[in-house]
Amino acid sequence: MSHDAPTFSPLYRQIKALILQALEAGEWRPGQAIPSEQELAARFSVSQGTVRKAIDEMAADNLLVRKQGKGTYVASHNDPRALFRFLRLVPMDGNLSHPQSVPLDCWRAKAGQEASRMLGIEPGAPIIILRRLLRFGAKPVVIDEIYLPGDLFQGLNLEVLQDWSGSLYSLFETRFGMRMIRAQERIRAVAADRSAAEALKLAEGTPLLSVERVTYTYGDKPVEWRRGLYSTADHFYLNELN
Amino acid sequence: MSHDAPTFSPLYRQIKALILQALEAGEWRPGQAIPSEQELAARFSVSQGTVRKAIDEMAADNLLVRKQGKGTYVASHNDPRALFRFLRLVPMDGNLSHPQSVPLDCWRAKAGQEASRMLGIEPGAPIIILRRLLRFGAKPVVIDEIYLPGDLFQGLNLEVLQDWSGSLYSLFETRFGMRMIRAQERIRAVAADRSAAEALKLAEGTPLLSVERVTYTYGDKPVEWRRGLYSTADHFYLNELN
DNA sequence: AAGTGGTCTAGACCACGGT
DNA sequence: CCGTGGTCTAGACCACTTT
Repeated sequence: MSHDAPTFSPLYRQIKALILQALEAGEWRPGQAIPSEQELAARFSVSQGTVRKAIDEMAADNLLVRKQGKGTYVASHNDPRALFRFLRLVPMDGNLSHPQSVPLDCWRAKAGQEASRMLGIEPGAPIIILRRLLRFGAKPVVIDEIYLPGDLFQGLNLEVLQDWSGSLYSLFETRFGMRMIRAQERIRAVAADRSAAEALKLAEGTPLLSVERVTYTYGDKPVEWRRGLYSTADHFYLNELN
Repeated sequence: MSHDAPTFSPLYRQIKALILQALEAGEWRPGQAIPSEQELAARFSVSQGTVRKAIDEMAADNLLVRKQGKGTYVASHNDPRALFRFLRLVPMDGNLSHPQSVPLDCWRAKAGQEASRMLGIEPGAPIIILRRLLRFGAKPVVIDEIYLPGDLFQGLNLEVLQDWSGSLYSLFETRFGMRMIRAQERIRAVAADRSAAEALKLAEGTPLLSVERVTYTYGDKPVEWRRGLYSTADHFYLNELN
């Protein structure tokens, strides 16, 4: 009588782990092509079909992007298609203008109870706190407060943020080598406090979406905790259930 | 010089379409096993691998469920695991008790502007409107107003609802042959009006999540439109971003 | 023409569930 | 023991992109 955990791991998953390892080690950079399936098959001494199945899963995980006739590429947040992967906010009138990120503040602090729990770091460890506004056209729609582990984002400050024209995750990836892989959002309805009401130019007490997000990088390591307050007067949060 | 649409369709997708067709025609009922891969391969005169790829996609679409050593089954909302596929509400304290559905009202009406647009039916066509409360333990947490095409749910009334112990979609599937395949939710924050406040036992004006859902059956046909008001005092809407 | 990913096949063997 | 889905392989050919 044994309580063995299922110890069997198919070959293609082992290959997947190896490719993941290489990815994590930075052997190929975001946006670049990885070796062809044939090359990888030779490198790992397995058939092309086995490599293919490994890559299939990684493509489904949004870690790789297949392009027929060209090759397989490391997914990147610089890709404009990646923008709305994490931002599920859509204008009610259908006009989908690109949002504009406006950094407001950025300062250093020590992790409190909640931040340390969410980020999996010691209480008192250095963190960076960042406040920013998201505009769709002229309208302020989201006010975000973002908490980052200080050690992983050395040198991040307001000036760096203001100089960057792309998305935040694009910046994190390019400047700090931080790849955001997946996230979990907890959504609630709250009343706008004074500060949020001012930032979003709404009456105090207006109902807002409170979206708390924990974002993970390789190995399910949490590297960002943020709380966004969304004005849903002209936008809504869109979720597909499959 | 041609502007041909991509007309190429791989064999496994054609097989997928054929299986889907059989599924839609009710050749195999929800919860039942479909024929083995070998049998289907013989039936369609293709290799097992091609059938496998078709089934793989349908399993990813939550239309089929694979069970190693046993067979492949038609997905069913009677399966308890299917319950939280569409209900993304989670208690804040982690105690996940099963929600209890309490039907309040059920009446017949004619489709107005909005219902006709959402359900893809003629304005004035018969619809059924259904109000129900969702409880977690003793607490009322969600108040739903549900709009259904009248022709597809002949015989649905308050008594039928009260006699049913399972989920709504389970009832729809079992009693009306309606399989809910996918849904789209639009989430906003609103203030509780008098009626919602009463039902949820909250103060008027309390911020609530407004969750509008359109649910589709085979062929992307919309068959349900509902609006839920979620109290997020003790629960939150959980969304995984991959 | 050459190289990439995408499809299709056929056969062997493994893991799992029921008899 | 058998039947099911799951893995792995090897080879052929197709579709797409670039040279």
